[in-house]
Amino acid sequence: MDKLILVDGNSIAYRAFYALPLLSNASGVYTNSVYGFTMMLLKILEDEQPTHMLVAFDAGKTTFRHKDFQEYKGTRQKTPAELSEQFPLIKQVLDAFGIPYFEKEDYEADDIIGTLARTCACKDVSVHIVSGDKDLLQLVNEDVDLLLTRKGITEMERYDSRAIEKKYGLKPRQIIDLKGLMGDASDNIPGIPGVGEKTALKLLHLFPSVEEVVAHAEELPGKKLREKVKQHREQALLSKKLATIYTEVPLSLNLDDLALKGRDGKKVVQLFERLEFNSLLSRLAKDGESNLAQHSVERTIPYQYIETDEELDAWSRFFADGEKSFFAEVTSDHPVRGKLIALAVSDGKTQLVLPAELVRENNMIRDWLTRADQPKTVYDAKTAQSVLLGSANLQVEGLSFDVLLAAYLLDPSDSHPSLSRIVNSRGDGGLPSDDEVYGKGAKRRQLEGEELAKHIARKAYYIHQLGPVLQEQLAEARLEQLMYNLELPLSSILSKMERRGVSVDKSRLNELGRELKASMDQLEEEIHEIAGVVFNINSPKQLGEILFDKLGLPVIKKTKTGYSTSADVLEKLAPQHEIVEKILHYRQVGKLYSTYIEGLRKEIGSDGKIHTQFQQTVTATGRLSSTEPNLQNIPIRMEEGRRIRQIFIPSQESWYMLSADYSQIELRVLAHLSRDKSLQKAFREDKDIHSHTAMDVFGVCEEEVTPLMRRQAKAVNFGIVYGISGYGLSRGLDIPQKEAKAFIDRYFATYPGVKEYMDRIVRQAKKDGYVTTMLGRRRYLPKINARNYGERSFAERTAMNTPIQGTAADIIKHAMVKLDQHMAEKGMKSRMLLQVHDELIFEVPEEELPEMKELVRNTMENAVELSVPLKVDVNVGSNWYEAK
DNA sequence: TTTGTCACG
DNA sequence: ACGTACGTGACAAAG
Repeated sequence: MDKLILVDGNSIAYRAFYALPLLSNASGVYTNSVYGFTMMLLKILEDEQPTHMLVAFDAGKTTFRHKDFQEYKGTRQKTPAELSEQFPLIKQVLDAFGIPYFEKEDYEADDIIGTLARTCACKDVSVHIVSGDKDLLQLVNEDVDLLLTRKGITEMERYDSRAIEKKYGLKPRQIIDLKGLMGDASDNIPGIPGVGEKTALKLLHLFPSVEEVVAHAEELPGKKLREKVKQHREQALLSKKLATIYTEVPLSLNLDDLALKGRDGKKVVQLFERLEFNSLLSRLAKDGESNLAQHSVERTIPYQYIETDEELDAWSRFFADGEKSFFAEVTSDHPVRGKLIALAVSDGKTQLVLPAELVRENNMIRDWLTRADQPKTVYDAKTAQSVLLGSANLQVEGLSFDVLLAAYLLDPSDSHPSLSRIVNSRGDGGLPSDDEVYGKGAKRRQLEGEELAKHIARKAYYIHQLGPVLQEQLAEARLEQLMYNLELPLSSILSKMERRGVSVDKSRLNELGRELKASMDQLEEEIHEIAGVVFNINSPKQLGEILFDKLGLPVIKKTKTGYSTSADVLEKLAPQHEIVEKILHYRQVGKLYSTYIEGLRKEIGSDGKIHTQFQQTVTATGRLSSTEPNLQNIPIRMEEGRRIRQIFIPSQESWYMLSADYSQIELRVLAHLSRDKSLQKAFREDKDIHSHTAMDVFGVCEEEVTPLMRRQAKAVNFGIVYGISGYGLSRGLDIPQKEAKAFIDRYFATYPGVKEYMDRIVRQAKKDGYVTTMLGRRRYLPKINARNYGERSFAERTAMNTPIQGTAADIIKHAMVKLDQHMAEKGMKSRMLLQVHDELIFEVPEEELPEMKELVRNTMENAVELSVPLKVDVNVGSNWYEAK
């Protein structure tokens, strides 16, 4: 038996729009209604397993009903633009799923559904209607039922004749009589004034239809009611007519036209990528290993597998010239441990796949890879360089384009996109994801032979395809300088830094470890002693029970799952019980031990060094990040932790660690961007900026600034950089919100240019949908016009902060590129090792110290031209700790 | 895998 | 009345 689902498209779209927050993707396209609609479709397809389906939409503004009653739907507000722009997307989803949809001038979706329900329902076809509108109950009969959305979108309640009878005591066809009597405010159907659902039902239980009710008006109970019915009899009859779904729309559709064609996996994936329906994508991938793979996208890309020098010789013309792409398959993207497995090269037509051994030994391919005049497009230049250097001793040159860096520059909120994602969002979607190809989690395996060759050949092919597409998009977004003069050169520098690594003083590490362990054990014992019970101090749950249930300390803050035991809470409780201070100390020492002693120890390689990985495509602001291990968060604020820095030492005898950090770079950037005269003056005169702010904000002279005032001013300065709010500052300083607001007001009065800048940047963001840094780096803020206060405020603060944080990131990156050049030109032996956002760390032979100090300071201070000077502090020591 | 916590700029 | 400081990554516990 066939099963036909008729969906009231407008009703579901509205329902989804108002049920979900106003979501949007990175390019600012609203997607909440599409998302809800899609959820509903998936649910229906899965639960009902229909053979046929049709989604009906309203067409145009007026329908035949307006001829009878001009005010029909007159009170209805115009469809919000945020919703109407989503209808085309909903139709794209339907296309991708192979679901027919239909609309017809002069008729509403209801009428189309009604007509089809009447004509299609028979003993061989069951019909099910999906809507959020109760009116459609009138279409229910033995062969037709209605799935009415309950709360949300995917929860539905099934109404058949019996369910309607039970709920209203009415036959389905009497629903129109009900509406005729009571009217419908949302459609502006009048009904009989003063008659609501209760009275209407009472009347219909006496007489079965509007016609009967008005005919027997004299027999109705209650004088007032009789009068009202008599007075509004015409209106009631008209209302019934308006409420009646027209079931004789002339349609040229038959059941065959409504057959489900099955989804087009490629289209679905592409569309979901574009809409950023990530949860749905993974759901499809999960429940449809077969499902998605079957319909997949996958294009077969031809390739040649080349095993010997002789075979490769035949391709000398291929390598002679022209832009090509390559993809290096590696065992891991670790800068030192990663090994080359095979290489695929593409010129867009021909794909060659070469095993690692051939790459290591064949001169033609080596020459091509190392020639600066042979342009090469890659995905992830940094890894390609590291691995080819480590595995084949090849210094790759001529890297002309990186599709990963390009995708990141175009939208940095899409952190480290996979090649498959980029192909899905900016190409033809023909590349299956690595998870699909290699398997996920425990099932992951390394590919071999043909399978591997096929996959990396198509990767090389798609990298080649993407090159021009992304280049054009970069040009359009004015991101070319950033790409070619900053990120691409930087990727080579980062690759070198990662491969160099930082040397570790293992004996000092062990010494600190023993010390911390002893301290931890003792604190643990004391805490258990005081608590009178042995428990896991590291478990927030157990700790909460001890502190708040057993010891009865006051609960200051709660988390989703229970009591908060965070440091700011514990600090407030410290005076009340001696155990609290010990717990705080235990936490501190425990953190040092597990993250920095044990954690770092695990990362020491066979060369006695730690090789962090710098992520160049992760942060939304343009900063770098550091992983495995993170060397950008080595302790410094507390002396006890700061000593961890003693383990980082130069790699050679009689060399030194040199650290150079920008002083107040973000506030200087703010002075530049805001053009605030007062702030600029402070920096030109090289004032202590926090004291200076304290003087202005508290209205005192230099000698009168107390440490507390300076501390508070510092917090205000931080707040300004973060995109200030009274609430945020009050939490940062632990003062009432009112006082915090007063600080901010005084700050803005002192630095009016800053206030103007903040207003300007937020206005700009609302207009353009994105903000930019000094060098033009972009960040999209799709929620900047959100209706939800929290979301909007967050976007506004981000609009204020990103140009500042991002410009600072631009500046230090630029300094790194220049420094690398200068050091090479001067033939320095010194090496850049680490970058920590506003700081660069080098190892330097003793004889180069004077020159390096000068070179580093000069280059960093002059990396870009600002309206205020940049200031760099340089320090030298025998380890990172000493270079302070 | 998610949550709470805490290390950094 | 609303309700969060900006940007990261790692670890331990618990689901």
